[in-house]
Amino acid sequence: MAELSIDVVAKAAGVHRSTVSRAFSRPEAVKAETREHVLRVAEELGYTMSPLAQALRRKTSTFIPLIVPNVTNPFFAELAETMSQAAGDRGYQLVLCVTNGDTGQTAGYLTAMQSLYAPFGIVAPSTRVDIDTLTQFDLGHRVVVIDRLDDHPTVPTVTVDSRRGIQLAFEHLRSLGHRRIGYVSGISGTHTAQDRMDAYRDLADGDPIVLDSGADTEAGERAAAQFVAMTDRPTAIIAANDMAAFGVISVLTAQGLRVPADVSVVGFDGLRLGARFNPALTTVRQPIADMGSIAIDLAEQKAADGSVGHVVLEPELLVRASTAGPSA
Amino acid sequence: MAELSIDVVAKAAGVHRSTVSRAFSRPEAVKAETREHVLRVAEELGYTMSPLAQALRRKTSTFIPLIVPNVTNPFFAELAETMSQAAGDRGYQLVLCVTNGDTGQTAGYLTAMQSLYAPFGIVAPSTRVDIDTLTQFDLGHRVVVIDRLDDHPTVPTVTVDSRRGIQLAFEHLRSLGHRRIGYVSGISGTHTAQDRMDAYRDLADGDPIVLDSGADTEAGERAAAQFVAMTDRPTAIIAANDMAAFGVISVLTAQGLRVPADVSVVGFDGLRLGARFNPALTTVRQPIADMGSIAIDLAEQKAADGSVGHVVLEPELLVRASTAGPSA
DNA sequence: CTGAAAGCGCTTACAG
DNA sequence: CTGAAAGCGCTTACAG
Repeated sequence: MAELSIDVVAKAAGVHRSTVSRAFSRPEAVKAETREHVLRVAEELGYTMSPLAQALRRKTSTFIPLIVPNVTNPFFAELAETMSQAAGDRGYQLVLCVTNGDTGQTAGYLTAMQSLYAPFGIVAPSTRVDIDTLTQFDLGHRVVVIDRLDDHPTVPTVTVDSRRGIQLAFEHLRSLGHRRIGYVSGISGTHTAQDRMDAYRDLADGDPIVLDSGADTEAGERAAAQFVAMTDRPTAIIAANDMAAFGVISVLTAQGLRVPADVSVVGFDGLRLGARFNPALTTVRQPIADMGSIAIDLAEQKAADGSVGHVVLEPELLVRASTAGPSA
Repeated sequence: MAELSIDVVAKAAGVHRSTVSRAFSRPEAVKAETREHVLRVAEELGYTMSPLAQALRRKTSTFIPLIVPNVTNPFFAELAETMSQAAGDRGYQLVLCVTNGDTGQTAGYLTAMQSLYAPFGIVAPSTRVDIDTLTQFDLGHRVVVIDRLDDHPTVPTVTVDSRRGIQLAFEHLRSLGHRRIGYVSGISGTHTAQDRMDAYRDLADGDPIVLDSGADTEAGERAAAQFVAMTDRPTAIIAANDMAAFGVISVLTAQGLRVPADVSVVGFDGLRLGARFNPALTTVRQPIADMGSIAIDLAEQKAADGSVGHVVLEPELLVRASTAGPSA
């Protein structure tokens, strides 16, 4: 079980250590026959290379940091989960870095992961990413961001088409007969959040009803309170994300309003949780799993040939039970 | 920014490499004056030791795997989040290992983390942990489990008192006037889940109404369907965990039943999400943050003196809006 | 195609 | 208390 090192295998196979190394790391560089023999011996011994030693020598490791503000927001949780999968499949280990939106923490993680020779990192921001902050760190130059970020020239990005998503929600509501449609932006101050808000404003042509533009967890709750206090209420609400939608519905209902009988609500994210909300949430689904693996692809691509990709994914409308035609 | 190694610092400070090493790793072993000088020089240079190199030499690293079935269940998400905090505070890096309940994956993570010289690991099981499986791996002997596990002689554990939690829920419901109280066990087949179920059965003295004892995500939904089909329905339901409670409420409501007017529902977990459910969920809170840091403490303790701790935490009742007196 | 050597950045007996 | 040496487990020019 123990003391299994490259030299042990080399001896057992009757070759030099460097040949064993090549058999594993650069198989083409060794004669097929030799390679197979070495690999077989290694296998029999139950030997695998030490990622630590490899990282130290190569100055590049397989640790990849996923930097997120938190992981209790199911959006980030789903992201973390699918990325952990995708990372594992590709031979990386996902190191979870939770920042609580604190830039200092982000900096700490960046330097820590740097000294771990992380080949690149993934950041899903909770606020507008300050590229200048990121790029103070070496690793900051090898990061892919899950947010729009305007086709940044050096930072690859993955996002879903926010504008399209809001449009989907809007059209769904219009087709149901809604004319006054409110909006609640919640939780984040990312570029993506901005895009969604802008898209809403454009669609609302001249008559936007923005219920709360706060950027924290409680936005949904506050928006609902505002809504209740209004005299000329909208008949439907689009929430910038599912968590905000949950909050809105929760307090709306507590105030005696019925969803969707009195107000329709559509979310944005497509969290699995939405399916078991009460009522099941109509929402714009983001392909979160795809975002995760694409993020890794982009990072590898940039490392390979320097190309900076910007992928924009298509959202999809999930019609469930929180929307209906306007009452009377 | 680059090429900063222990030798660079040694030269700059005019001492030998081993003195620099000691200044950082065994400060008592070096004269105060020397130490301060070395540390100051290092600081000025912006030097920190390479965790990778240290791990390789010491044969122990600061990577600690958190092995969970998933992270989209908010219970595990909250656990991961608080553990990531706790780990970071203590100089560890949390490596997220999502198993999807697959034993093969667990095994893979165990060996991978082993070769990373992980000093120990934390596992939060989704099913009864098979200790024999764990202990096939070296790392499996240095794991702490978040589940009851009967005061295992070699595996430290943290749990909350399940029996007490169910009792809290039960008493709350009784005090509200409920006499027929149903139960839905959901999601997991852990020892903890078993304890909760047993506790319920004991309290229900002779008249347990178990709605669904399935172990998957949909238990809540199925339980609700069963409930609706019953002729002599309970007036209240205890769910073995919050996710199941969400499911129950969601479909109960979709079927036209009102919570809590027609049925009271209490969950178990105390997820933050419950506060913004509709209605806000009455639930038994587990001190998840405490569980995370205690798990690390137990692991360190065992490493230090071999002692195997078993900590049982007290749950707490969180009364919110999903419970009320029985109707008429 | 394979081997011998140097070295990645540290730690830890062992002397002194 | 400090230094010199060996070595953790690898990789990678460099010869041959």
